[in-house]
Amino acid sequence: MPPAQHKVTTLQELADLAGVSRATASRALSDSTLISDKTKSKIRSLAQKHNYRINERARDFRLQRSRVISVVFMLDNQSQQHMSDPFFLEMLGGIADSLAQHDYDLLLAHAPIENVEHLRDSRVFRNADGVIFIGQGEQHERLNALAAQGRPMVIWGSKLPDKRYCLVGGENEHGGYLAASHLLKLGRRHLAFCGRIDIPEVAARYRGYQRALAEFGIAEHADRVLDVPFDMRRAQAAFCAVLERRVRFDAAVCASDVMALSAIATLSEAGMRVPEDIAVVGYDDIGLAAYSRPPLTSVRQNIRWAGRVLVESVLGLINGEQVGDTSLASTLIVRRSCGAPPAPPRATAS
Amino acid sequence: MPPAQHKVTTLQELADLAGVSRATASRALSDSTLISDKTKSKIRSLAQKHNYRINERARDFRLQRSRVISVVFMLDNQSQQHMSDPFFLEMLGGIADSLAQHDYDLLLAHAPIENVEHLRDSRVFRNADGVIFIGQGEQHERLNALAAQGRPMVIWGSKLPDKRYCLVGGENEHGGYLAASHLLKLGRRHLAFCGRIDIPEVAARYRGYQRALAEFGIAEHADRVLDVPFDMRRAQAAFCAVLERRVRFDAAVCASDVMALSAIATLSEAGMRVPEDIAVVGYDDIGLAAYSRPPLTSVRQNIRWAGRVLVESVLGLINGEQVGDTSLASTLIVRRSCGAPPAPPRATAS
DNA sequence: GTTATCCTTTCAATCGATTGCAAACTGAGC
DNA sequence: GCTCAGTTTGCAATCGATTGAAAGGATAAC
Repeated sequence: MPPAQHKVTTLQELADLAGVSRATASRALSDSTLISDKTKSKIRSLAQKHNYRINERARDFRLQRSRVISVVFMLDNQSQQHMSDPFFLEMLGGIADSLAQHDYDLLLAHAPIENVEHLRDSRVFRNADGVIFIGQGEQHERLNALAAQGRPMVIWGSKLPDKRYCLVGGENEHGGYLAASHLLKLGRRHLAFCGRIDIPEVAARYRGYQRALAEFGIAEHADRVLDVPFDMRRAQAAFCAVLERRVRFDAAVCASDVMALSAIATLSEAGMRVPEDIAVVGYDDIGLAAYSRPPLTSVRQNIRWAGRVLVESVLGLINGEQVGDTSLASTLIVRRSCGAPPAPPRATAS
Repeated sequence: MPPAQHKVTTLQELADLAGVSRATASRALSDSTLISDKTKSKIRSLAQKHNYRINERARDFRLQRSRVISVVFMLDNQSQQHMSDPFFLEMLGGIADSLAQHDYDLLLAHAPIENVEHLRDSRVFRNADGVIFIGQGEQHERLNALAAQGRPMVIWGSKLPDKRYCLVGGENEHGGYLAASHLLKLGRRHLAFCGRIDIPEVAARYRGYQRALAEFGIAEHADRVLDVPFDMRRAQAAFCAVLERRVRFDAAVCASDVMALSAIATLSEAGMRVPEDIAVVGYDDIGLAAYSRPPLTSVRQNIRWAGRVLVESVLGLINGEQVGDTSLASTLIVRRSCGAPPAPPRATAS
């Protein structure tokens, strides 16, 4: 007998081949106790021989599930370029790995920030067993409404007072505090903050920043708060504007590394020295942070781990478990952009 | 009558409500000519009123399609970090947008570079109407085998002699030529190339690089070719090694911006000045390239457009059309990292 | 009134699996 | 040989749609 003749594609064909019913074949493959070992092994070996693979879509349809998780990225309605931050790629990688481990597929979607609600009846929700949102945007209420529908969903973001959805996030307040207090400890006294405060995560970082200032007994200056979304070009424009208005500052805390790198470039271009004249701290510790000139000091969140937690949370919800919120640690990675001493000599060739 | 009572979820329920059969309801919604206008509008308005939405999974199952396209990223088996390049995020964004426009969903997968073939029976293929591969890796033969199966698939990469799959790619040879000849025109004579030549795209860039050298009558030096995958850390290590071996060079062409940025950082760290001592050119023109110090000269490919072409190609294949290969233009973006004059004054605040 | 014709609508099979329940088989005990 | 319990297998409904073929109904011509 040839090793694999006419390809067996359906359970019925396999059953016919084995001389049993479709039901028996199905049970044999799913290792049901109802089936005798003899029949089981016969069907199994036949399946193997004819290279039969179950049609997962049919099964999932029957079982009313999809083994798909949607991942929704919020787009900023102005820049439309939100996703260009390497942070997202790392997050996505973490989520993808973790989903693969659990044998789930990843459906990628991005929603305009102003209108999450229309997702409710969209494929993003209907074709997936659960949904992960990256970022709350300015959608807090709408996300609450979506969650009220009872579909399993988890959100990466920051805790808000009347939140009714499952949340995973970094220690944003603490991170903001770390960044600011580090600069203060180094003797800086005129700090600026760069980020869009409307975004809950950024707001939390800003609160930490304020707390640090307060601890050092330093008053805030409203004109040192730069309201900028996660966007290189607009960060650049904002720093240009601040320089032009001759606002005095000697340090900047940025809500993302991409903004911080843009800031460093802009400040250098304008003749400032970093960190001598102005020290800069970023957020996320993206891979490139270590390779900027000067190397960027940044608040690190373990993004890949975050992806894993997001996945486990949404799978927990799917399985009907009680799933609480999770907060992931943030640590400050000190590099030269804030005036720290140069790094130790680097590894040489292998 | 209340505006929306008990939720209507299936076609049968809608049909019952309208007093017609399921078949009629189905045809009414799909605007079949078999159905009278009267019935059609009755059913339509009923559907509207009760907020009925078709179950797309059931329909797709019946129609033996999925309206899903899988996007497969090749992982480097050593670094496992291939995806951390912002290039991929931009590509992904372009593909996602384009798929959304065509009402297709995007399934994200990444395959270990050494084993594409096991995808054949995996959900990546079976749950999708088509597949887009980003990069050929070192899988040329296996990709040929996969394509022979007849499933619609398109690959982003570089043309290889006995290729039997549909390909979309940049003008890699030309790009490499642009980068190298620009440096040569500026008077550099000791060029280095950094990238993994095993990867077809990089190989093509290298050929362009060689052609430029030849045109200028300059001999190649084997020890100025750095065999490095798309990875910051290993690019760093490679440049450290070259410096240590005191290889003489005054310019470097890198196969990606991420490598170029890493190179600039490493060279500066070692006391070299960029571009005075060593000029650097990257590839891809990622967003951060313009914001590095010095701003990075790079070969730009229109990645978002590439995403669109990939999508149109695979959808063409799905529809049974003849789809040819596509090549997208590459242009050199000159910035200071190669010794070009400083950029014109930047835009100030809005 | 009958028949042919055309326009609508319904019937029922189908996609490829899972599963409750009924039926058949097996072997033991009497 | 018969009954009963326990084990194994099969029948048929089901998930929610689509669609070819058959049936039903209206209209017009004779």
